[in-house]
Amino acid sequence: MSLLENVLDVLKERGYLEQATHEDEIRELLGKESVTFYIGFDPTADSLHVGHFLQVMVMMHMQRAGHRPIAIIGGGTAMVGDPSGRSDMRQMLTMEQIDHNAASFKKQLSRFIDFGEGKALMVNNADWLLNLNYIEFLRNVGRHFSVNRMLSAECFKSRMAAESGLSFLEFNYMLMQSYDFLELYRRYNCKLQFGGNDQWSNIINGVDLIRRADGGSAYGMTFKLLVTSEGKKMGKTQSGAVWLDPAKTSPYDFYQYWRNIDDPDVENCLALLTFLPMDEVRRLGALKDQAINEAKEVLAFEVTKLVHGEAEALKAREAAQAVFAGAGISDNMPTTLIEAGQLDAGIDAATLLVETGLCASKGEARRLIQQNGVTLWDAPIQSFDQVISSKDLKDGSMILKKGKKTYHKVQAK
RNA sequence: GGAGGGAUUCCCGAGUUGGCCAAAGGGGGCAGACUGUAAAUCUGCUGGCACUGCCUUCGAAGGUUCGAAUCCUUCUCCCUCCA
Repeated sequence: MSLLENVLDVLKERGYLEQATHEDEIRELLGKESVTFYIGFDPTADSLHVGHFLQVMVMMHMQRAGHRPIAIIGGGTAMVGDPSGRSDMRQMLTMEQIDHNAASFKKQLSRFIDFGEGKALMVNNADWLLNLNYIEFLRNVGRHFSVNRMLSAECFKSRMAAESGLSFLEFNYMLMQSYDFLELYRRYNCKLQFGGNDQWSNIINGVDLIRRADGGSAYGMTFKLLVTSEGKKMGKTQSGAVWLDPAKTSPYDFYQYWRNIDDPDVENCLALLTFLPMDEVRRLGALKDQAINEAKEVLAFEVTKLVHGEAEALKAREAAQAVFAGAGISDNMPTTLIEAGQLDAGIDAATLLVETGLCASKGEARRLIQQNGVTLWDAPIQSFDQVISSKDLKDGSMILKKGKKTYHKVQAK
């Protein structure tokens, strides 16, 4: 545990903090003992995404400061579905999906958090939620909740106003999550719950429940959601979320996502998503105009390194630099292998673009070519039926470029 | 359970006196110009294909018609009011 600095102040300085139930008490607590805290992850997809990663960063900071994280996989709560921050009801997941997703989460979290002897815990709230007895639960937990108060919570208010309404199922989510906190408090002396700011009402209700049911002291804090300077949710691309699973978002694409971040967001991302010292973060964030590209490269490299490891980060950086700096060929850039025979015979450009995944359809390829959006070795492809063959290979590869930023290598197989 | 209203292309949302509807407009996305692998701005594109044509799409299935997103029937789901 750092004697010089309280983790709370570290988290605050780096810009994670949004709200806290009792800031001073939490600081005191974190300063004097190793505190068990928890963050929940609802397994609604089969991979964590960068939004989750922000939470994971907090856990890592905490663990480094000597505290004990509990990662809750919301196998039970996912059965209900969190209405917070949602304009409509979540799609219901089957048990099998949830189990599958929970297993993936577990694997990914283990990369970031040390779950070795007593250093951290991972539990699935399905373990206690699924076996609850309805009447018993209502009598023990339900009686501590005032519907009047619940309805005034922001997360319900918006849904009450929306025409899609709020189902009774979702209305219970808050009780489930509050009960989780109580359960962890009892089992592991967990006194602190963290979450994204959209979790605020769920968290304070858990804190209240512990006080009412057991007379215990527990606290909660929420962290900023990853948003751009314009307030849009970050980590979303046209093709969906930016995933931590390399099979869903390749390390190269992951690197490029951060490399292309908006100028005003660079400093914030460096502080939140890397462990670089704040002096360095501020120096990089202060860079102007072209110079800020240096900061973006550092950001992309550091985040990729944390998520995919140094080897993958080096590869991604090498590929990006080769491609953007000198239009060179890199072993690590996105590549498609085409049958040698097919290449020898020649393929029309539109088909090749579809084969490489650069375009979703031939129509799209056709339009793109008409708009001068595709180049082969930096020469615009003239027409969609231009034949591309092994004659265009140089040293066994050719470089296609879609737009200004998407490079793709084609090789014969 | 009763009475009304609705379901449109990635999203929002026009269109419902039947043809001029692959379907307005906006958002998003992609591309071009300008740049710094940034933002902003301007321009073009934005269902598929064998692309001056054909095919599949307007909740689902049938029907009327030369012709239906538009009319009729049944079904599914959603919303509002009443209980």
